Amino acid sequence: MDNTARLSETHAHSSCAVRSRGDDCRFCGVRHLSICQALESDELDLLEKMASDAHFDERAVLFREEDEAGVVFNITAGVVRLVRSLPDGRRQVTGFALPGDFLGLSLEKTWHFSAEAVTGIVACRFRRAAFEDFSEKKPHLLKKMHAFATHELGLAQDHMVLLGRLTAEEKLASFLVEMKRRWSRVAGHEAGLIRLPMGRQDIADYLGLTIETVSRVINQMQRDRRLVIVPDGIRFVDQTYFDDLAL
Amino acid sequence: MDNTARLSETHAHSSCAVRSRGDDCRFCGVRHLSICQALESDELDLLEKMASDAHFDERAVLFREEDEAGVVFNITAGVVRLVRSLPDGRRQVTGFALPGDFLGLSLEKTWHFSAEAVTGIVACRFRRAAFEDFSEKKPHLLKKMHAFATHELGLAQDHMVLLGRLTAEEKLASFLVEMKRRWSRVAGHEAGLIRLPMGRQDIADYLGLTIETVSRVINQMQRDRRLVIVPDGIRFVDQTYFDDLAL
DNA sequence: CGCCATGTTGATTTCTATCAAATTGAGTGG
DNA sequence: CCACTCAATTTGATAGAAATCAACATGGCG
Repeated sequence: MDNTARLSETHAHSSCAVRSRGDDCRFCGVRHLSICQALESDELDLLEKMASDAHFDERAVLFREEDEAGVVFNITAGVVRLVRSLPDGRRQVTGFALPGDFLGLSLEKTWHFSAEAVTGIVACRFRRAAFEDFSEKKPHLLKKMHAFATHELGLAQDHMVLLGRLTAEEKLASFLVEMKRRWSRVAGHEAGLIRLPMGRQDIADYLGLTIETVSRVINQMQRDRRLVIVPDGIRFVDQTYFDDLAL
Repeated sequence: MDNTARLSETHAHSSCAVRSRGDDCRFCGVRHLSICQALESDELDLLEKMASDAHFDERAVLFREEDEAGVVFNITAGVVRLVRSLPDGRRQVTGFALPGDFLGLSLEKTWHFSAEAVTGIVACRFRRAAFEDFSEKKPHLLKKMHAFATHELGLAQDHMVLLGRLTAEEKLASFLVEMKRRWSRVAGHEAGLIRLPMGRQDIADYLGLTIETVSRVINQMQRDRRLVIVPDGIRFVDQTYFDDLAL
C-alpha cells in the first residue's frame, strides 16, 4: 500500500501527545458510557497505567483495513467514521464512533475496516496484547466487551434493514433519530441540536445513497418544515414525523 | 402478540423430540465448526448433559423477534433464516444459519430477530441461563463465543457493503460465492453443487432485492453460461466470473 | 390429473443515480 | 476588510437500474 500517497490525498495528520495533564480514569467523562464501566476502582488504576492518550487531527487515519491492530482505542472526544472500501473506490461507512465507543472489541490481529477522524479526536489507547491479557484476567471486562460486541451486532442488523429495505427519506429520518439518541446519551440529556460533524458524503456512504440524494432529502425536509438546518447540524421541528418514519 | 394466528399464517410446526439415539458431542459432525471446538473432552461431557436435541420441521419458527430467549441453539443439520421484519411487512433476512452456527451468542434475555426453519432442522438446545453459567465457568468458551460474535460482526459489515453499494448482479454473485464457501466448509471439501434450500424470496430479502430481480439475474447468468440451475441449487460454470464480481 | 405455491417472463413506472452547473462558505492572502 | 480560491453543498436535467404490475409457466403433491 502506498501510505504516503493516501495520507496526502486525504490531508491526514496525526499527533500522538504523550499523556497530558490529569488523565484519570476516575474522572473520565465517558467512563459510564464505555466498557470501563465494568471495572472497579482498583482495576481502573491498573488500566490507567496501560493507557496512553492519543490525539488525532480532523481527517487523520487512526488505522486502515488490513493494518495490524497493534493498539485498540476508547474514544473520549470527537467522531470517527468506520469505512470499508471496494477496489473501485465505492465506499460503505459501516458506522460512526462517538465518545464512549471502543475500537478493537474483536481483539483480532488485523483491522477489518478503516477508521478516519471526522473531527479532532481524543482517545484512550492501549496496546492490544496488553488489553487482551488484562481482559483475560478480568472476566467481567471480557463479558462487558462481549456485551458491547453483541450490542453492535444488533445495531449492524438494524443497519442491514435500513440499507436493504428503507427508502431514501426513511434512511435519512432513521439516521437523524439515531444521531439524536446517541448524542443525547453522550450529553446525558436530550439533545436539541443534532450535531452532524460528518459531511454529506459520509452520510451518503453510511446510508447507501449519493450525496445529491442526501442533500435533496434533507433540504426537502427543511422546506416541509420538518427540521431546520443549522451550523454543524440540524434541529427537529416535527419530531413525530421522524419517529413515524424511522426504523 | 397473536402467536396462534402467526403460526398458522406461516404453516409452522415444531416437534421437539426428547434426546434420541447416540447423541454424543464427541462424535458430533459439526463440532469442529462450532463453538464446542473450544472445549476439552471432560467439558464436552458436562455440556452434553445440559443439551437436548431439538428437531424442527420446514417452516417451523424457532423463535421470534422480541420473544424471551429461554434457550439457545447450536445448529446440527439444516438451514435457518434469520429475519427482521418491519411493521408494514417489509422483511430483511439478516443471515442464514448453517450447520455449526450458533443462535444466541449474545446471551441477552430477548431475541432481536426471528429464526425460521428453511429446511428440517436438528439442533443442540441449551437453557440460556445454564449455558451462560457454563460459559462463565469456562473462560475459553466465553472467549470463543466472543470470537464467533466478532466474526459475525465482520460478516455483518461485509453484508452492509453488499446492501449499500453493490449492484443486483454483484449481490447475487457475492451471495453464491458465500454459499459455496460456507457449504464447502460444512462438507469439509470443495462443494460442486451449491445448495440453495432457501426460496427466491428469502434470497431477495437477504440481498435487498425483489424476487423478480433475483430470478431475472440468476436466469440471465444461466443464459450467459456462467452457471447452471439444478434441482435444489446451482453449479458454477465460470468460477472466474463470480470471483471477479463478488465482494 | 389438477391444484396451488413458487418461480419466470414481459411491460411499464419510479426512485435514485448520474451528469452538469450554480451557490455557499470557510479559509487565505493582499 | 475584502476579493479570491477551493471544497462542500445544493439544485436542475436526464438516464438508468431495479421495483412494480401483470400474466404465465412449472412442478411438487394430494
